[in-house]
Amino acid sequence: MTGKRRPTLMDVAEAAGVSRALVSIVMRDAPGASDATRRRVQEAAQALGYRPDSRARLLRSSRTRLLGVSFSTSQPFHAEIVDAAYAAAQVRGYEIALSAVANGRPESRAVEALLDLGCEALILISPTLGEQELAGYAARIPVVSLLRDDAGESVDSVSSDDHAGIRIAVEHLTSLGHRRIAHVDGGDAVSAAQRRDAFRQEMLARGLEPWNIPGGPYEEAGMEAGKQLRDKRPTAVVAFNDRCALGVMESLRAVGLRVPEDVSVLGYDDSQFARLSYVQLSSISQDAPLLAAAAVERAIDRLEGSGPPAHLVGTPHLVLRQTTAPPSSKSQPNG
Amino acid sequence: MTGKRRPTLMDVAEAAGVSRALVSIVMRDAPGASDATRRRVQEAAQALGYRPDSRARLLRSSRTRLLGVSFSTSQPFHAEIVDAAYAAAQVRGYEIALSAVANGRPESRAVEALLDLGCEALILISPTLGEQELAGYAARIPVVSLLRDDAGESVDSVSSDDHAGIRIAVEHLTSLGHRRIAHVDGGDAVSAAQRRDAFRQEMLARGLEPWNIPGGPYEEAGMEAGKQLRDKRPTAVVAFNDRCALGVMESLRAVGLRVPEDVSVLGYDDSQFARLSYVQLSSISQDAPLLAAAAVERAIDRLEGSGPPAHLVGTPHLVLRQTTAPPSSKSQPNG
DNA sequence: TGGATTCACTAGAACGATCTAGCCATCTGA
DNA sequence: TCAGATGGCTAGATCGTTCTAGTGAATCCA
Repeated sequence: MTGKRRPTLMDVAEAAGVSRALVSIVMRDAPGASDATRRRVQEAAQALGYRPDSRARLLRSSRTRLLGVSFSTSQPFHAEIVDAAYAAAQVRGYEIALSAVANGRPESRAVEALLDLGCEALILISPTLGEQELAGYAARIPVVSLLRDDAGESVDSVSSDDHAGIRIAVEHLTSLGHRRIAHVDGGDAVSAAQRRDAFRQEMLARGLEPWNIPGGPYEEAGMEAGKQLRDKRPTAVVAFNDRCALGVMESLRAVGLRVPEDVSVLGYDDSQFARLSYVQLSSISQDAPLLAAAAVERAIDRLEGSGPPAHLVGTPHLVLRQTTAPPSSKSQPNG
Repeated sequence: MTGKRRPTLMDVAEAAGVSRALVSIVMRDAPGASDATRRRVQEAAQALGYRPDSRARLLRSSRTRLLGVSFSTSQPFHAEIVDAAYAAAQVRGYEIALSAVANGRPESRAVEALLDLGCEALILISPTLGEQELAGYAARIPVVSLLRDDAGESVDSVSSDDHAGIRIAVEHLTSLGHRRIAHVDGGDAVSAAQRRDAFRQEMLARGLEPWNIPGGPYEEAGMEAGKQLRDKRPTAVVAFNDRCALGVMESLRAVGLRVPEDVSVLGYDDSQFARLSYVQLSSISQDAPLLAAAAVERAIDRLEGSGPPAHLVGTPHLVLRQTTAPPSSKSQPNG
């Protein structure tokens, strides 16, 4: 069924009339072989259809050049990050081993699978593990926490500056002329408190009243919060994230309010939801791919021997689409 | 920084005062050790925090009990399947190695990474590789094509019965009383032709006129197609998939038509989009998790020596939500 | 010219597991 | 009592690589 077994270094060596070690040298592009032999070995390998066995390779070499990335199957968002991580790793000549956090497969399982594979460093996307456990892993190999900055001192972190994101949001809306701006917050979701506080500070700094409405990270919470906006109407809303913003918009639409003519709505994350052609939600982008690349860089830097854990913070930016506009004159009660 | 190196079999053996081989036996739960020693070895392993090195283990043993799964980072849908695959593999005592198809990382790369890891079988989600290439891999190890049934005779396939899905859709709508039903098709997307043909047949079989509108797999196509529904109005629409359905709905909504009061809309895939709380799209579910489990089963059965490649076909089912209802009397011109 | 250096290459020992063959008791049965 | 089975255990080979320590020849430099 399986045909004959896959060719090994030994087979190539025999075919090319050299030693195993030399074939290894050639395959790794390591110095120590003449151009002529190099060519001969390459040809033999090609002819036999030789592919190095990564298990054996990883086993033997102290350096595996393997980065472990854990992600959650329930966060479509994570897929984009994985994508970017592959690209970044490739540039530096590293490989990536994936392990998913799934139903009935807790994060600890995912991480341990990566360790068993011989990863040299771990990149955990929005890890939910306790600081203790993370520190435990970090004692063995470098660990980078991505999109979570309070994972403790023992691990590196790469995250996004929530305060700056909210500042950009408020700045954008005020520069359009909005003054009655509400924030539908994320309840007790990760980063929600930071964004809530930032909103408060940024509004006060501009002499505006910080108007916070309890919400949550999904559409339901946004819709619920949206109901409170019908009586005392703001001219603009900053939502905790895109899905929350969708809920808010749906709720406004239900009572005949138009976006952005009557109310501007700004999301957060620049997720696929914001990009939907019929949504076109203006949003604050954390630039996840950029952060992913930074996390990979950070992990590799740690491996190749730069100092203690560091905490990188990326700056978000505004992605302008169709849901924010200057306030209409009629919805502006007084100057 | 990295503390001391991880413990090996040898370390455990010394600690327990036995041979490496015996520790191996105990760790694998293989016969050949007394209960007393078994306990002693387990304790020593525990104390040292020993975890078997999967690289070494995989290298040596002919059986790796490793299934390779390739998925695409751009298909949020695939994540659900991965999730289900993990669960199914665990039940049969297999592990799963993931490899993503990402930007700048073609499917062939993903597959080869899995082969290098020593996977015993491959499960490819909606593979886009040519029949030739698939056959090439299939000559080496069992390959299961998931969600694609025309991958050739050399590979196993587990897919969903598109005709049955469309039959269920048409059945559902006609049983509600609809007779003027349109199908917004998927253009040249995978499975689009099958569903288009099935729609035609099912409508004809019921003495109804098969009304097909060219569409596509994303919102844009749905919106475009929706415009054609404004003049000659159907009472119900079967969309190629959920995203297409969302576009159709958006387009209807733009001209003041309500769903489902004026027009019923039925999606396909039962994706996360259909489940959004403010969408509540009725949809045909392919039951991806079930299919994933079937694919895992199939791969393992092949490995453990059942005959030639087989082609399994799952039956989809209806997930009823809020976008389908009986036609309103006024939108029903004549009996 | 002759010692040092460089270059192309090789033999053999790792890496950390599993597997095969075999050893030494103890048990069985005639 | 002794050949044969059985159960518990071990030594050593092995998987396919990479790494270390060399070897022999050519080259360099004074």
